Amino acid sequence: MDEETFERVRAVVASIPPGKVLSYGDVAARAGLSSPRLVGRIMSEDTADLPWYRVLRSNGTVAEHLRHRQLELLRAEGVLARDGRINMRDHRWAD
DNA sequence: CCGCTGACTGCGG
DNA sequence: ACCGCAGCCAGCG
Repeated sequence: MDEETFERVRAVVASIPPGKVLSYGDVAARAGLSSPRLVGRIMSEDTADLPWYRVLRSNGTVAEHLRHRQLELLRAEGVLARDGRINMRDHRWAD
């Protein structure tokens, strides 16, 4: 995977406003990628300087190993989870 | 080349 | 609502 793709994904994530979220698929689409998995892979490499916690699964849940931290950071921005699940209809970022 | 793995997704039962 | 499954695609052994 090339450096350009990497940077495009990072740019999309960096642009998500506070209090809003995107799914991995959303990020992939906005970055011109076909696979959401690729987004997850890129995020796992380096999340420094990124609001990584604003990216979650399309069904409103988050990856198990990040769950606690991610929900806490989102809560701080007013994105509340009910039973460990975010309501995408309310918080998904649409321009 | 093959098979397995994962910060994923949508569909069908 | 809860599985399972196929499709996804780059990396690794």
